Amino acid sequence: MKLSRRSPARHQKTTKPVTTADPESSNNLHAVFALPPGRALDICLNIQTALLEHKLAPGVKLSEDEVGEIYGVSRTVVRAALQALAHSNLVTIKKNRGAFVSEPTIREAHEVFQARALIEPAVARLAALAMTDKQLAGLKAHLEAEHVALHKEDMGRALFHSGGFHTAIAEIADHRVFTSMVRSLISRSSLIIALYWKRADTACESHSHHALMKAFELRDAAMAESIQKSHIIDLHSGLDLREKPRSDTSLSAALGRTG
Amino acid sequence: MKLSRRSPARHQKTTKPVTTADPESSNNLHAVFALPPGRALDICLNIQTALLEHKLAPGVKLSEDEVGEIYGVSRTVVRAALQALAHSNLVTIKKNRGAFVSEPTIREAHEVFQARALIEPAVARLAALAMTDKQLAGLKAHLEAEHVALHKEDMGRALFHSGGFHTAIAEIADHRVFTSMVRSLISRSSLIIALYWKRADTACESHSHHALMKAFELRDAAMAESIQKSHIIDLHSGLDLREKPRSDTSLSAALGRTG
DNA sequence: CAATTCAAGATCGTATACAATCTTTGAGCA
DNA sequence: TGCTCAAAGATTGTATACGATCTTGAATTG
Repeated sequence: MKLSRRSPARHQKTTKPVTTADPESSNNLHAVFALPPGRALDICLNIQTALLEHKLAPGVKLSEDEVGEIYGVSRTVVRAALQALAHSNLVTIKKNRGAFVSEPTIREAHEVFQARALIEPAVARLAALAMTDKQLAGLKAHLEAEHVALHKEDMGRALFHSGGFHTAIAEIADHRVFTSMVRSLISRSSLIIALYWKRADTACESHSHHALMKAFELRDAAMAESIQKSHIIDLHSGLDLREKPRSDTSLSAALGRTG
Repeated sequence: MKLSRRSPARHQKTTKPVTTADPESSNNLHAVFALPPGRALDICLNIQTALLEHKLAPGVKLSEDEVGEIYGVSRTVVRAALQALAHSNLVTIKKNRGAFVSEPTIREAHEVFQARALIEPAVARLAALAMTDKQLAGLKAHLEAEHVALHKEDMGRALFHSGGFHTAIAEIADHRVFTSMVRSLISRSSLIIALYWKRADTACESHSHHALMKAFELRDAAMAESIQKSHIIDLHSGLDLREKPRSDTSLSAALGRTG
């Protein structure tokens, strides 16, 4: 399997590489990528979903040829998709080296959660003021989906729905600038969690989400803001962000001439 | 001058199209565009600078051939640059139509300044805590450059330096996530101001900036935060964001069959 | 045997060709 | 005259070719 240059299988979609999301959750991940609708956008969303579900680990190389073959498109399209993902900091492009799933640093992890702690409470406040009954039901659906995934021990999917819950709040706030920021931060959070999550208990099944729902039901903006702020800080504290030898470093240390 | 397909003047830089910024200000506009260093990034930065200086008006079409000819590169490179700009919301790409300098809506204008009112005060607080004497001097330089430009009635350049002042504060705060957000918001603000600025007095020569400097000199975080918040709100109020017939609409109305 | 060099292979960067789509314009017709 | 519609022109969308750069691994040399 070492063909010198894979032929991009002209116009023939080969295999759907990663699971496409459920209807109630795949509806609107878009709006972060400023691409005209088309194959490049599809690839972006597909890869983003894979990242949110932890099906693609930080550091994995995304070769243009390989991705192109998977989706049955040429490198031209793949490059557009990868560059869009790079703009959202989900992928890092190294000159003449290729694209890799980003590996957020500890510093970046802190910054992302500091940003979330500033923005998401404000967004929750807006959402509480704008919330309709239908939207409330939609939020509840996200939590239930998360619960079901957790019960099936499908952590990736649970995390995906947890992110969907946060994103949905931003959408309800109906503020596109904030929504775009929140979406971006949550995607990056998924990578951060993949690298640094330490807690034994699962991602977000904390009662914070349910407490937030309560605030939304009451249309209590101040309460929603306050709970969301605590929640984000709690998430931040659930990360193990101490400086320590990274896996590859420890590997070289472990294999050092001690034996 | 209607060649059916312009030849991209292989490897021959023709003309530098827009002024490249002054040394003290052009240093670091980057870090918003996730492109590997290269020609595409250069084009991005050049166009961004032109936008910040109001040398390129909202709505102007950025034809791939045209831009490619100007910079002496092929459409491949231009497309990467335009897509990067599109991701920052500075350019809007319409499928099969091309790229245009974005024309922010009134709603977008409100949202951008709401976001700035949330984020920049927090950033100012961080900056006040981290400020060194050298950085303080750097900030002062921005204000002086703005003042000089205003004296020469070069509004575009004044606005550029005003934005540079805000960006520099974010850099001093040394928070990459916030810095990237602020940079993006300020770029969009420049387009918004181009469309909606109403005040007779100039952009930011308000004493707000000098008051901010005072707070920074005192390392008074709370004061810096408070002043910055007022300043952003003041800028927001300097826009004319009432719904009204847009130029083209009023044109068709004016040319209607009224005799 | 270890370190170094260099060539072959793999991958990315960019230009170009062609296809798809949109816009414009002018002929045909009422 | 004014409208419809089609064909030509212009522009973007995508595939592919080729050069540039990096990685890898084997041969060479100390």
